[in-house]
Amino acid sequence: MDLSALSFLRHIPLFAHCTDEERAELAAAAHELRVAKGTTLFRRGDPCEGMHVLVYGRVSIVVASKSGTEKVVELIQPGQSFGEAIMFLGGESYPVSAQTVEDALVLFLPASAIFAVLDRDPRFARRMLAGLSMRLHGLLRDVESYTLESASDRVVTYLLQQLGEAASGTVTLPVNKQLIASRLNLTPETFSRVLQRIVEQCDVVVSGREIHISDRVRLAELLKSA
Amino acid sequence: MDLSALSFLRHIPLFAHCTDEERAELAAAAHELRVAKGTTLFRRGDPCEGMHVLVYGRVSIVVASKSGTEKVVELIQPGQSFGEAIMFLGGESYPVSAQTVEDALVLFLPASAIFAVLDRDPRFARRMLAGLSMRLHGLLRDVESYTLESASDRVVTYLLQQLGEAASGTVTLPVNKQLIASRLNLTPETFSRVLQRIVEQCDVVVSGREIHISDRVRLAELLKSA
DNA sequence: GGATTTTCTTGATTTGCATCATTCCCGACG
DNA sequence: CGTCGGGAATGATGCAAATCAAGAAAATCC
Repeated sequence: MDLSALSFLRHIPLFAHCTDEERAELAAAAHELRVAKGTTLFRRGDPCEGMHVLVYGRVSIVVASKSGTEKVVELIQPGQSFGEAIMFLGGESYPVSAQTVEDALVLFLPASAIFAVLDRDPRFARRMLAGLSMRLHGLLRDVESYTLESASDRVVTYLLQQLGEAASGTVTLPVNKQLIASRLNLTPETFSRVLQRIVEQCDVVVSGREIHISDRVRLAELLKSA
Repeated sequence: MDLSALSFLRHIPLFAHCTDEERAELAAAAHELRVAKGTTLFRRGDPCEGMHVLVYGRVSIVVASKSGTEKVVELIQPGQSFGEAIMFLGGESYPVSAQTVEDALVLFLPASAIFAVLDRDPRFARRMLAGLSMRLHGLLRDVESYTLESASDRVVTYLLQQLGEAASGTVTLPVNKQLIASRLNLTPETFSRVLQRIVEQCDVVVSGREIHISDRVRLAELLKSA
C-alpha cells in the first residue's frame, strides 16, 4: 500500500519536489482508495480531515441547490489534488460533494501529515500556496465566463483552452457531454445546439467525445461577434 | 511612513499573529498609498509584484469583457488583503483590475518581503494558506449563487449574509446600488425591482443605502419558493 | 444478437432577465 | 433659488437560454 502510494506521489506536481523522506512520511500516512465509478468520496456537510489526490480516473466536484439540481463546479483530472482548501480552514465541513465519474484510484492524505511537512519545509508551503492560487485563478476565470460570456462563447472558450496552443487538432472530452455541459453551466440541450452551430460554421467535426478542430482561428472568430 | 504601516499591520487579521520583528520587517518594505476615490490601483495585464492590504476605504475588483462591460467580482473591505494569489503564482500578470470606490489608504507589500517572512515562519504560512482558502471558499459560493440561484435569491442571500446571525437589524450597503448589483451579477434595474418586491412582501424598509429588516425568517421564506 | 437503458439530438414553447427609454429624486454648486 | 447631474425607480419590449416533449443513437446487459 505505502509502496505504491510513494511512487504515485513522485509524479504528482505538488509533491514532485519534496524530499524522499517527506514523501515517505506522507505515503506512510496516506490511504489508497480504489473506488468504482459513481462512488461518492465526500458530500457537502461531511467533516474534512485531509486532502485528496487523484491518481487515475475522473472525479467531479458538484454543488447542489436546495431545489435538487446539481452543478459540476470542477472536473478533477489525474494528478490533481482536491479538498485542500477546506482542510486549511480547519474544522469546516465540505461545501461541495465529490464523486467518481469512472473507476478511480484516490489517495487520501490526512491533515496532520500535510501540516507536519508544511511546518518544516517552506518550499512545500510555497508550492501549496501556488497550488491554491492556481485554483483560485481558475475559479475566477469561471466566474468571469459564467457572468459575462454567452453560452456559445463559453463552449468556444472551453474548446480553445482544451486545444492548447495548437493551430488544429482533436479535443477529447474527458467525460460525457452532460457533465461538460454542467461544467460550462448550460443544459445538455443547449450544449448540443451550440456544438452543432460550431460544426456548421467552423468546419469542426464531432464524433462521440472526439472533436476535430481544423482551424483554431476560424473557431476563435465566433468570439468576436460579441 | 513605516511607523503608521506598522500599527496598521497589527490590526490586519493576516498579520495579527506575526512577531513584532516580522511586522517591522514587513512595514519597512511596505508602501503606503493614499489614493483618491476612483483611482485604479492596478489593471488587468499589469505585472504583479506584491500584495495589497486595505486599511480604510473601499476597493472594487472588476473583470472586463472584450465587449466593454465590467463586472465587480469582489468588494474589498478595510482589513482585507487582495492580489496575493497572483503574487504566489509568480510572474503572472493580474487577471482583474482594482479601483478605489472611496478615498482609501492601501498598503502595498512587495513579494520579496512576504516570501522572506513566509520562508521562516510556518505559522505565517498557515495563516496565508487559510486566507487563500477562505477566498477560494467565497468564490465557490459566488459560483454557486451565480449558477443555481435566481436573481431574487441572490439578493436575499446577500442581505441575509450581511445581516449575520441577527434575527433583525439594519444592513448598510457598503457602496452604491449599481456596484452591489454588479457584484450580485444583475443590472441596477433588476436589483431595484427585486428590492421593491422584498419591501412589499417581507416588511423590509429601504432608505438610501440602509435596509431595515424586521424579520430574518420572513425574508428567508422567499428562498423556499424555488 | 436483441432488449433495455442511458446519452444525445432536435423541435416547440416559455420565461427570467436584460435592454431601451423615460421619469423621478436628491445632493451639489453657481 | 434654480438648474444641473448622477443615482435610482418604473414601464415597455426583446431575446437567449431553460424547459417541456419526443425521437434517434449509443452503450450496456443478458
